[in-house]
Amino acid sequence: MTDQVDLILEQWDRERPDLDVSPMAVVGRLSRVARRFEERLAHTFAEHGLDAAGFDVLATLRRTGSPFVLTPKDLAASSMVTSSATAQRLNRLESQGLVSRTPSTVDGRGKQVLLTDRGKDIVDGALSAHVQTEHELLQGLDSTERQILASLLTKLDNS
Amino acid sequence: MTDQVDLILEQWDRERPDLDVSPMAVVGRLSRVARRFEERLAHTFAEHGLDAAGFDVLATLRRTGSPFVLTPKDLAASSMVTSSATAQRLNRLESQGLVSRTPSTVDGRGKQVLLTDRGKDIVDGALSAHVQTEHELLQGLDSTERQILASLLTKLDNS
DNA sequence: CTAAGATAGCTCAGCACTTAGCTAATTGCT
DNA sequence: AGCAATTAGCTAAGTGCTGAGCTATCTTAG
Repeated sequence: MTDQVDLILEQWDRERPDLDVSPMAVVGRLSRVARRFEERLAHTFAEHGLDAAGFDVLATLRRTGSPFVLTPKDLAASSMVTSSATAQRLNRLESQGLVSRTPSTVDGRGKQVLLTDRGKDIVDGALSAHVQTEHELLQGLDSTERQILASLLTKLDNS
Repeated sequence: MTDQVDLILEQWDRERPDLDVSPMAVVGRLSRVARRFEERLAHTFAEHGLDAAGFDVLATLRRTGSPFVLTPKDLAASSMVTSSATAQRLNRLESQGLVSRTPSTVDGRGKQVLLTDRGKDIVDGALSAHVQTEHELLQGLDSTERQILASLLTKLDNS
């Protein structure tokens, strides 16, 4: 079984035999798979009127539990994007009526971001579909393989 | 060892016990790791005056071997971006003198994209650093683990 | 041989991100 | 208490992508 990445490795071995390009076997495939997954997940979000960025914010609020409130800082920290991107995400979501921003009661600089009822309904609906899509994406692996993969990725994430 | 993704899984189990969110253990970590890798690789590219998009194009040309020529269509196919994005990448690289575009001799619609000498020098230099960075990114895994990971990702990519 | 459809490459508008830089409020140091 | 440094949140400008839509050329069916 020869895939796209194998071909790339062969090309490099021919052109740059001085380099050990073996890490590409992992990094290249990781990047490819992540990208394909993103596209697939984006499609599911779109069916619920969302994009990945919006879902990310709404889901983060949703899973904190009632009363579904976080600060923009919390949201930025959990989303791996800048605080600036978070502010713009919140602008969009607020204009759609899915979140609301109110001043913090304890810190004059801070805001509280609240998931609205409509936001909760939408994210709850999208979530079921999202989990289903993720399940389909992993169809090719059995339960043991998934555990091994998760474990290896965890190791990579913490090193 | 409890990481960020484990905490997310616990939150969902508490808030949405009706859903089996276990796929997130894989998909979430895959996405996180891919994103972290991208940032790290971007830093290496920047040290050589490139970004990931530019390196992608130059490296694709470089590894095809002499005379380092491909069509925009070939480049788009191997890069997982649209032909529109490819055209814009080529505009940037051409204005930097790293590639040149000439009409195809066999197809009046087609173009030939050639890696210039300067482009070849730059990508050859960047490549060594890039491979070194990838090696460092995988430091946390031994050789066997890398093979297993590559194999599992290949399975995912072809399903 | 010609007209319809497909293909290669491109530009333009729109979008979500980043970085830089801003305001306002809080914290910490003396 | 008072001033410097830090922190929270935001806007503005710039960047690279996608999707729509264009032109020019090639291919194919009648």
